[in-house]
Amino acid sequence: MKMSEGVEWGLHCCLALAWLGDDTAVPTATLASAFDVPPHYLNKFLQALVRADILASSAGVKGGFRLAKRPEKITLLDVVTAIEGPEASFRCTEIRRRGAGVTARPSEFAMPCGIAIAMGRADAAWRRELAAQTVADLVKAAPPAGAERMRCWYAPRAR
Amino acid sequence: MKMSEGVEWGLHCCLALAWLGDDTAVPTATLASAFDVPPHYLNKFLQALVRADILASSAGVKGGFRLAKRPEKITLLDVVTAIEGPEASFRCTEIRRRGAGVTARPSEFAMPCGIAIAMGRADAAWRRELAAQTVADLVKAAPPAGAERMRCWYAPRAR
DNA sequence: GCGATGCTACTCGGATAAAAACTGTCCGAGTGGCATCGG
DNA sequence: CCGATGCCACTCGGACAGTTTTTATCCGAGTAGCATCGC
Repeated sequence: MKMSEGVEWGLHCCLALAWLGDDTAVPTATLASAFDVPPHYLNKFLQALVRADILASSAGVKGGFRLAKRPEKITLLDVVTAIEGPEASFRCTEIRRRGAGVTARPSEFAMPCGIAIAMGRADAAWRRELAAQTVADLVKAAPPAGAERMRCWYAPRAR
Repeated sequence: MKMSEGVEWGLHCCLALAWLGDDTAVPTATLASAFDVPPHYLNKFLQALVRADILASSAGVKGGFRLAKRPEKITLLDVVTAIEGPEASFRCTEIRRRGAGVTARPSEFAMPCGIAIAMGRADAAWRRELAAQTVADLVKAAPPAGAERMRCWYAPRAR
């Protein structure tokens, strides 16, 4: 059960875009060099964030990505869901119904599988915690030096 | 981020063993036929549960698996950790330090990455919820008919 | 001088290969029960 | 009849392929800015 690296990349990109402000579009190559990750692969995840309406993309010579909404409106759950997909990590395949021990007794299986309920409870707690934090919270928690450095580094690259 | 099927299988096996009682050892083949899963593959996960001291195995002609401790002492987190491994799903690779924008400023990175903290908080909530439930709770939540059916099905196979 | 127009360089976007992890399968080492044999 | 002993079938345990998901890469469609040309 390993989460994709794209989640970490996507969150860092969102934080960087929040630092740089709403009016600057940053292309994939610039973000990739900022974190030293494969540009074309990073692009894949940025596309997923655009599809989820977290980022907005613009084409052309001064194009790139920017946040599609205010940082307070982007939860960590939004980013994770956009990249990892909406399904829960645990998926009940109803093995209790298969197998030799079952003799067609539908009433017993009217109520959902207790194991699935228990795992779903943990998954809900996980999502609740993720939904409680936004990109704006990341901005507040991070040291101001990071934002300053990112701006100073980006400035000469913007034209 | 998909969890292994082995978690579901392992939990159902623990529940079945709790139903059958402490004094009967159930071999892999029997458990596999109860859920219609590949026997040799299921064995792999049962071995992991033995290594984690959740199940106890006995060899020989009447051997098999049984619970290594009382159901109240086995949390869902124990089972998940035994099969999925102890690592968190999100792993911070510190990409903030790599990349062209960094100019060797160790003081800024003395404090841990805020994104890792946020994700770790969600992971902790998930584990807390899993640790709060035991196999004994599964037994109580499940309908009694299930236990009865399992016992009736297993009885003629025991010698 | 001013506006329209064509071009060019740059961007995103999705389709295409390599790698890793998960899934599934197999056979060997070891052990406990059971029948046999001896007393 | 009772106990010791050897055998054998059955078990777990770890090592070996197949398949799906993840990772990484590439090239094409489209667009915005800019220089050029005409008025």
